[in-house]
Amino acid sequence: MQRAASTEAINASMVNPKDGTARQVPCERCPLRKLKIFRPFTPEELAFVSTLKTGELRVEAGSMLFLEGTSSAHLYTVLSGWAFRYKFLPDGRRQILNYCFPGDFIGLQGSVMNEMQHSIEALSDIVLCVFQREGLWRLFETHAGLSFDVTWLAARSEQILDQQLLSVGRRSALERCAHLLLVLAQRFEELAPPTRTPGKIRIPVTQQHVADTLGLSLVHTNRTLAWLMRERVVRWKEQEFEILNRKRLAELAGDEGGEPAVRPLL
Amino acid sequence: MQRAASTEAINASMVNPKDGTARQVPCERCPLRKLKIFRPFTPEELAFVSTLKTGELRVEAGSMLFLEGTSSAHLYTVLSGWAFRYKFLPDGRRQILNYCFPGDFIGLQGSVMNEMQHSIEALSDIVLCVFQREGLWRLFETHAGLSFDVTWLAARSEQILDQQLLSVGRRSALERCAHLLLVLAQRFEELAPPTRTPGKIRIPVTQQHVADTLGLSLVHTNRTLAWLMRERVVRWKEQEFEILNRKRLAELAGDEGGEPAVRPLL
DNA sequence: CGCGACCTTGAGTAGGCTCAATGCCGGTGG
DNA sequence: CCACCGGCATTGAGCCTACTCAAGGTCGCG
Repeated sequence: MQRAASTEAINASMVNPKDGTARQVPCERCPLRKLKIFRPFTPEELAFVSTLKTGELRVEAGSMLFLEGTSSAHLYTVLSGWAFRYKFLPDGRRQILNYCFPGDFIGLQGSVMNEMQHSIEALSDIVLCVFQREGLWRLFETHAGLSFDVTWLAARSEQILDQQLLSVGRRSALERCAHLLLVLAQRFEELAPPTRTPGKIRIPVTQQHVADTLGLSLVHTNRTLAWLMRERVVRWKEQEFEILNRKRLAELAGDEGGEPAVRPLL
Repeated sequence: MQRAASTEAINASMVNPKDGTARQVPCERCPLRKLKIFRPFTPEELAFVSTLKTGELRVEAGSMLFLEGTSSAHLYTVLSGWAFRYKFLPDGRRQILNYCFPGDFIGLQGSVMNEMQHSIEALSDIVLCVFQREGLWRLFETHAGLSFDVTWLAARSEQILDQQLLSVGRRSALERCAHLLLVLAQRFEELAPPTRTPGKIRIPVTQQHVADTLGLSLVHTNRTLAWLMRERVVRWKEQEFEILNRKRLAELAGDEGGEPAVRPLL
């Protein structure tokens, strides 16, 4: 799944370079839209959103979608795959800010402000739905409801950051790990076809990613996960994991995490 | 300045309970608007924003503006004074998420989502400009530019959180302290009358606040600040501080912090 | 077969924590 | 007028969580 983990140059290709309007998946038949965590759109909204989409972008695991300090002419919605947002310190220490799941809207900061203050890297091969920055203007000018949705999404990602900050600032290593696994699992399961029973969480994160998310060292992260595995709370293998005892994990995290909110999908 | 630091019940009174439209400071003559960090509004925008404002709210230092888990019918803009946003863990550990300065728009999360996931407490006596939640809808329906501004503000607070998360996750105690003081000073000075030379920063934060912001213990925060004072980098007295050697502080923080962005004021 | 990415484990260290006590100051009530 | 109290800052001592350095193991791939 994950190929090259090292940071490499931006390596991404437009799927349909010759035809701005053609695309693989028309919004109306977007598979994500069937999921019940996404609020239903009116036909009119759907038609409008459809006009915003200018193509798809496929990016390989390990390559960068955005680089801190640059500005971007594009906005994306993740169609499939995972990515993560992060920042660096001058000496190379890295902090992962959050993870981008299918349905997540990315690049708003870069479109709304002048430049990105963070980078984004693909965790797996990923397919993005591309909007022009200019389209965001059109959206604000013609669709109050969708504008509100955009703001809603921004508020939601702020909430997620709040949670994360609480975790990193005030929880112990064990609590942090438990909390992160729980949150990742929850977000993963929101997107799973409703039929399957909760099982393996296939997100290609390495323990280094976990460490950089939680503000811990790799070694200590490993030991903490090892403890969770010895206690049969989770299983971790090959960059994916499985929750064996969710109740216990939630106790350790000291917080169940709340219900997922129905959200818009742009 | 700060009276009661203990957490007390919500204690706030509407200034003009009998007359929804009357108010102390009409937006057109809002003193904050003269500052050059706030983008100039068109007369029309100003007139509209003016119709949103339904009054002012004065809150005493130490009392809560919002309580986690509740929902709020109001949005506020800080007119004067300071507050901070924070979250608790069940056992009482507290993490301060960010500080609210004059001109900051607060309560968006609570208005846009169903309920607040954080609390806000006044750091000093504070005056807020009150908007009804419903006014936000009107804004989105009639003013695309202002809607965009709201989104812009949301993106900005996300940026600030990103910074903070990087700090708490990956910086040492000394770096964190230096960084926080720098950021607070910068934000403070943006709001100072342009004449005054950079001097004392009068924000009534205790070392406990600093500790809870940075994810450190009170004792260690004290020792770290003591080190900065011994080195004559900053001075700290009575819940206010002064930067004596900004260059050194920036080196210690490992990041200058960038230019403040011109922003909208609602 | 060798290499690179990832996970694991041991050993020693240190940065930051807890517990505890003290000092300072302003406000309040006897 | 003074004693007392509460909030805040400060300092010492000892401990422990999490870090660093260092090896070694596994697996997949060219």
